Amino acid sequence: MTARRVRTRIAPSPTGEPHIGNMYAALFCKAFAEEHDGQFILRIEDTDRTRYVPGAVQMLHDALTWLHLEPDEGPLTGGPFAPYTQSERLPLYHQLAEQLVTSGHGYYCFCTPERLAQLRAEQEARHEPSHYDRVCLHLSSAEVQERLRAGVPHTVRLRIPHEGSVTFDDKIRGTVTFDAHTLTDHILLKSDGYPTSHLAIPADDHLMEISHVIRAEEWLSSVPYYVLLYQAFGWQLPVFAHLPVLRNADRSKMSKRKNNTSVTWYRNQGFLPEAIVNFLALLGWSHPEGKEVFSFTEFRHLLTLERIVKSGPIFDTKKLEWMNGVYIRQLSVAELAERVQPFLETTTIERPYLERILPLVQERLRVLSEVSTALEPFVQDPDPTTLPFATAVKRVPLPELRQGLELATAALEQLITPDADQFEEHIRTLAAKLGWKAGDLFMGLRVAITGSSASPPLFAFCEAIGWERALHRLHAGIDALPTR
RNA sequence: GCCCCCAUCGUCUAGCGGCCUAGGACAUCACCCUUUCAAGGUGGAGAUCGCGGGUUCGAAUCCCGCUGGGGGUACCA
Repeated sequence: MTARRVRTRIAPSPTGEPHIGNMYAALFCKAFAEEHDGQFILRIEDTDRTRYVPGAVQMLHDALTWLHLEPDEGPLTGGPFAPYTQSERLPLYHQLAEQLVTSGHGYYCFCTPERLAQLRAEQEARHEPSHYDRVCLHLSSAEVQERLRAGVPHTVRLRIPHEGSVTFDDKIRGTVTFDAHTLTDHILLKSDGYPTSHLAIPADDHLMEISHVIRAEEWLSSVPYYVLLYQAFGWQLPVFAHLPVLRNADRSKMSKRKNNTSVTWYRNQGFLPEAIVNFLALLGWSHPEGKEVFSFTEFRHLLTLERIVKSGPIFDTKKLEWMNGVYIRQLSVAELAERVQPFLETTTIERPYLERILPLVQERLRVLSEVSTALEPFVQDPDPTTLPFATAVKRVPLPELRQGLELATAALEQLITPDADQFEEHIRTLAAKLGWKAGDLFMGLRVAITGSSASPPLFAFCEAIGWERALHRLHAGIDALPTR
């Protein structure tokens, strides 16, 4: 076997939203290719015309780009092996299929879908494995020619050897063996002239000189068919590495019914691409030193296929959220301001002001979409009628709280220039004088000024919105409190 | 049914025959810090390494069986 330059690929179907599982495979493919000075290819498997969704290719490409996993070659990127869309490669598959028929590794089949469905039903009823019964294999060449001439709809099937077994090596799973008699004569070319994946995938992997097929384990059982095909054509087999499949909480394969599988959803929620990539890298793979937070570049340097685990991990959103928080906190204020922009469309906040208040909420954000809610108190005066005084300050009766806040307000107004340190001193002595816990007075002020019992540090908040405005809110809050 | 893959705390995982009375991270609980929330710090609880047999002086680590889970089984990918 000759050493080849490293070329990896993902081959998704354009059937809808870009799936997180595809991105997972893309991450390993991209990292592996890039680390070995190879190429990462995006190829579109659109041979099932019934499931095609317009715009899906663009979304796929956008998702990859957003995650910084852009392909080196692909339908929207171009490349020396174009076209990268299977529906544009039909003549290639026809030629290959014919070649197979000629060499005896394939044959024409004229069975109708109805007959095949019935056959399958019968076999299932008898608890037999579902196998094509090969009636068309035994057609004489005269009969075949006759039907071909008559234009009878037909497919091309792969002829599986009766005896022996198919063995191949998987970099993650080791040696895998299938007995030939458990395999069936799969259709390679459909009657609509499109290939099935059983033909298109190995054909394109070969033609595009893919060296490492790194993809999800759900594909493992179709590998023996590829091996047979590679042998029939005399092609050199790529290296296989089957990644574990991502799972739902109930351990079934991750699906959109039970999980958010669309990359777009995560993007709209305000997950950072770096966080998603880091999180994904931790599913099935672990840093040799046990690190949890690391960059794509570091991942790529350290990645070896042997270190990937075999069992399918559950996609744990809780950990993703934590990871996202870590990355948000690492951002500079300017960067954060930039990233937060798409989530602030309804509120207009001047950039300088935004950069002043952002540090106060930064460590409280888990996802970017929380930013508008988090920033609201900085922009919008609270509604005095709904202030949660009663639940936030349980130890002090409301009329007394009102008096306390009035005294605090007076103290604040007495300051020539409002100053956080001085004000805090006043608040503490005032609390002591009243016989309150300082926290209760602070909480009363907080509720009046921020409208909530949870907020960034009170005085930093006041400085951000301006003392005058804080005073204004204080007065409004006090007015909402009962006098007796 | 048949084929293939898999099996360590709730979750992600470390572990590749003795260093394991099984380590880390998320989540969870407590405490500390503290004007609240968050962040951070410390500590706790949490895994008879799915079960049963072997092999070995010695097994989470190797072998076999069972059980459980997942995937595949299409003129889907």
